[in-house]
Amino acid sequence: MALSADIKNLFGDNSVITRSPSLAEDAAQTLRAMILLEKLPPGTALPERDLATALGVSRTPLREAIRLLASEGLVQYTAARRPFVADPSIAEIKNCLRIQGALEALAGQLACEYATDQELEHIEQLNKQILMASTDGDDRLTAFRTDMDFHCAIVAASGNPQLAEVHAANNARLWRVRFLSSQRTASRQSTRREHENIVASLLARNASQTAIDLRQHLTTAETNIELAITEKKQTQADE
Amino acid sequence: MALSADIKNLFGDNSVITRSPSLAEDAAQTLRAMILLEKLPPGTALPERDLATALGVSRTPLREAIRLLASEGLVQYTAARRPFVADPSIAEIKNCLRIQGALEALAGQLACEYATDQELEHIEQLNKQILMASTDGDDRLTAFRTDMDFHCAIVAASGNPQLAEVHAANNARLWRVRFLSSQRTASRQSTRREHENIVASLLARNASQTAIDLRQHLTTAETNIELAITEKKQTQADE
DNA sequence: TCTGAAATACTGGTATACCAAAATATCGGT
DNA sequence: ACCGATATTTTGGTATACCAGTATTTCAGA
Repeated sequence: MALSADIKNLFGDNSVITRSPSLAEDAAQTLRAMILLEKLPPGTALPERDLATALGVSRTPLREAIRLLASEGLVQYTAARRPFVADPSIAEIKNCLRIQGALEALAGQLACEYATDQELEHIEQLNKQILMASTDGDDRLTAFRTDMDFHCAIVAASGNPQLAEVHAANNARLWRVRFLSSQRTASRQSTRREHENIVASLLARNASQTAIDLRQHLTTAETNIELAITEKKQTQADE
Repeated sequence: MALSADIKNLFGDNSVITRSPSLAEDAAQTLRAMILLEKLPPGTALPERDLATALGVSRTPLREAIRLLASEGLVQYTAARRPFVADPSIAEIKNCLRIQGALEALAGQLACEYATDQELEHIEQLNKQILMASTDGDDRLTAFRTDMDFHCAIVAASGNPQLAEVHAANNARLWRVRFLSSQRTASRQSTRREHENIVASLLARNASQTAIDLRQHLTTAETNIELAITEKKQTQADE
């Protein structure tokens, strides 16, 4: 097998009882990680046979894995039904961020009403972890993952599992560019300030202010991500 | 084949160039219609082999169709991975409606800013069609479909295709109960009033008011749907 | 009659073979 | 050297066979 085992655990192992996953889910997880880490860059063709042999499974589960990633928006199809790694335009990314803004604002409002004190405390703790991790810059992936957890924790605290699902699905499309953005120093600084506001509003259980803070945060993310993308393109053009 | 051909066209044929769909998409469309019209009631087991022979395809595309419906939330899996028609609780339905509220409110705001005059006019026209159709009560399915089109048109007018996708996906879960609710006279009356408000706010391009109106409309839908469900359960219990 | 364990049937998961359409390569004519 | 038509290869779509769990039935024992 070409891939190290831990690439599949990029997002942490949340399954309490580890029911052995099907080969399809397994392959999907591997491919997802490869796409998000740009081992399979945007635009890459994903021929079923080659991937199947590369991952050591047959076409059937591999095909299912690709369909799964397509439903998450990480994979798209050509007119001739050939799958390839999605390459969203900046406009599409902004569209998704607008959606996330609305979803997280709703989640924040609901969390102010329904979250337990423990949940709010957990959110506060995650934010502190982000602050500490970003001070020493050796493992940014951990800090980034904690940032994602922070947002997911807010959504989870809304007490609306369906909202959490939709949010997670939409977030998958944004993971890659968010990771990119998280490596900008300027992005991390604005993020830090805004996280403080969000936590404060949540702890005060001020629903309308939490919604405003989260919307603002996502708007800032729009700017940061756009800058990160243009900076990256600039770097690539210079080579 | 057990099914009439037109059951597959429940949602209208929006594809301009009719690229012949795969058997999987075909089967998915058929199953979707059967679920929404309760020919396959909530909780029904969906054994791959039986369905495949019933629809005249092999397991491979049928299986893919089921996975597709599962990603839409119309199908769920038991712990032993057996698929069955989803049977959402009232709480889950309310959760989805909250999400729709946030999404449509966002869409309304964006539509006020970005929609063309033609798009707004189209929305106004759809609303008039609903009013006319609901006067003569012979074809409620048409009126209901127009109602769905009305909401989709608002989302489409937002100029955010990704938002339209997420909205459509989330709407699939609600279709069945919304159809149920649309058959209540009281529901239709409150809907009628609120639609007027929405159209007025949209035509005035008053973003914040449009958002308020749409949120209100979805809140009302919550109440109406809950009433429709409890009334239906009452009727069933009386038998 | 009831219980529980063994036998049976059934189900989803997987591998594989084959097909038609699409993409690519080949090659003859200009 | 370029172009277009034809031959070849590659691709996704589909059908099918087989396997390992899971559910169901059967039936012996109390």
